[in-house]
Amino acid sequence: MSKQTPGFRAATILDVASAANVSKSTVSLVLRGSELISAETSRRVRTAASKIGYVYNRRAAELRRQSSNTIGVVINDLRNSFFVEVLVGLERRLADAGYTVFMAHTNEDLNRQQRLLTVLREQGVAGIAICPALATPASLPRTVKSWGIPMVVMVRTLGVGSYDFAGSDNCAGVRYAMNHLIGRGHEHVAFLGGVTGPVLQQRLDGYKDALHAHRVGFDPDLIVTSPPTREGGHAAMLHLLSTHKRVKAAVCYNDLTAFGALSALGDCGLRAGTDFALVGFDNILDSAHSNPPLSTVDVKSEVIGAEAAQLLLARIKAPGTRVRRFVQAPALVLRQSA
Amino acid sequence: MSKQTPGFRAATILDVASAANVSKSTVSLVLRGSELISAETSRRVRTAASKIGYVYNRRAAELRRQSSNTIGVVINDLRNSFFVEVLVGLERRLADAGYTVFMAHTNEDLNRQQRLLTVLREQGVAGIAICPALATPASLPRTVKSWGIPMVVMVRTLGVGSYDFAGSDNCAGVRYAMNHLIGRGHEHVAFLGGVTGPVLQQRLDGYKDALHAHRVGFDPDLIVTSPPTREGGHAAMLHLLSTHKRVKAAVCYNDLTAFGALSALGDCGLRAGTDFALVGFDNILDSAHSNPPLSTVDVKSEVIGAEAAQLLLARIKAPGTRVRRFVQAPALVLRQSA
DNA sequence: CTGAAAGCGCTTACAG
DNA sequence: CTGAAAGCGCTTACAG
Repeated sequence: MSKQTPGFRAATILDVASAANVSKSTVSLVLRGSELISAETSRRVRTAASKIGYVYNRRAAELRRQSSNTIGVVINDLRNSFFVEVLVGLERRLADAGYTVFMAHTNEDLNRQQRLLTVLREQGVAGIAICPALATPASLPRTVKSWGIPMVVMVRTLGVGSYDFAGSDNCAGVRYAMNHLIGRGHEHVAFLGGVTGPVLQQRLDGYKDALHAHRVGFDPDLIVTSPPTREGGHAAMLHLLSTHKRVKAAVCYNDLTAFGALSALGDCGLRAGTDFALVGFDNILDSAHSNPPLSTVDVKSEVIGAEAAQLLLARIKAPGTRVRRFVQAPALVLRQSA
Repeated sequence: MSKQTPGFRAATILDVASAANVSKSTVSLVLRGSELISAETSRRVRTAASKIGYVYNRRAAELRRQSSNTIGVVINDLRNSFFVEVLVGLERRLADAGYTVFMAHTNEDLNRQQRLLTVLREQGVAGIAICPALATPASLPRTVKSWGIPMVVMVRTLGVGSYDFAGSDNCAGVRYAMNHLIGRGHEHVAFLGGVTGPVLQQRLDGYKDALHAHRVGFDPDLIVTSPPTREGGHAAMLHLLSTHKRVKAAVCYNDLTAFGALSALGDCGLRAGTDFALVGFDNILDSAHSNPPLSTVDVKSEVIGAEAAQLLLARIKAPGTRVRRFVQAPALVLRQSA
């Protein structure tokens, strides 16, 4: 799209070679840290390189070596801190392994995701880590595999196919939350937030499992769907409050939804923890300092990211090995909202 | 770092050429959308390409053309939604212009920022947009310019040098907040949060300007510094409450700090809006549904991002033109917290 | 340790 | 419209 500094020719290893009085192979070896070169020569080359302002041309090197050390991370929703936390865990591990990671944001847009994956492929990245956008076809892992690019899927499962995956046990998480709420004597517990997707399915399964275990009837009206955002949670809680005045407890699809619900409770002069029992899901950093602090299900987002990194690294190293699936066991953390 | 699919040789334009019975120049022209080629030939080439599973090798093309259409975005703190919103605004505009944007997260780590910039340089990106980490040297714009890479700085100024910049009028923003609070009869108004950096300086200047305009004395004890996070805001408010019982109003360094303060007020049985007047800064999406909804200074984060994109695009197109500076005028948005 | 040579997969004049 | 040729900046055997 844009030319680099017109009129200015960047220095190449050939320039370095002549400045240091060696051959260009020698320069290349020095740059790559080969042990075949004497310390003295190596030093001379490095000094010459920095003196003439040489910049390593990664494109050329990667083209020639048919390899890359960058990993592409595709994220569906950076506005939800949960995904940011996963990302941070992933990045750290990948950086420690010597990779540079570039991320791209799909914003839950499938077309955008498709374009990004194509660019990553053309770019020849060493691997891909993806939190798939909603409605991503289950065939994606197969497709990317056919491209010959190692990939790990995070957070949202993609059908039952065989692919490396790191996520959390959503079903168990909601069960823990429900057990707590029902144990506290709440006969009617609502489920707030979420619209679609595998994670919602799993969390709703946990909801129903818990009802069943406690021999409580399932009332579909107690499930109030909404976008998994603050705004959605706010609307969902308002709806619940106006339609089911006796219900005094809810578990939320995620912490964002719970924050919105907290806000709606406040609007109505109610406070979670005393007037209403509310449990979130994810345990994002924010949840420790909401008003009031949120009881929630900790899924250790950063651990999910770190484990995803491990899986990807392993896949890159040994493409043929068996697929693995990491499912983080969640834990209920009780604060003030329930 | 990792070889691509060992044993499998990817198709090149040469393979496409022979499959389509044309020369490789023709294939290249078709791929680049040249008008020199007949529709019929073009179609034949495309069919052949997809049939043999050809993948465009962007590295090779960019190496040869000495150009790139990817833009690197360096972000200091993705955990603060404000920066995510800036990013979203930036991305959209850049994508519309046909660029692909990859971002990298520094986490306020200067070394990491340095490494990332170096990789971006070696990668030969078409441009860089950066929200600099705290303590970034003021020489950075000069340095990057000497590399011949167009760059726009976002949000945090970097000294008085000459570089393209998009940010907001922090001083005016805090003045508006203070005018509102003082106008409501609050004689003592605290300033909560922030540790260092140009943005804090500018916001504190606004604080002092407002005091001065209203002939209110400046009391340094009313400035409670803290990390600009929820946790920091929580601690800052607790500190304020315990040391200055008469103070019933505060403006916060940013919305995150304000959220923490809201949480601390709740801990003490107080509610913003009735017991205490609290104003945030940024107007991130979250602030509309906090508990209670936050009065804050809207800086139109996405607009900042979009304008930054414009500046960068202009710089790429015309490297020699005069440097520009976009400063978003803020606006007070009143909700329930003050 | 060093030098000459080939080649990664493209694009770009240039001649037909 | 098409083909042959050169070259982007590296890395990698291979011979010395």
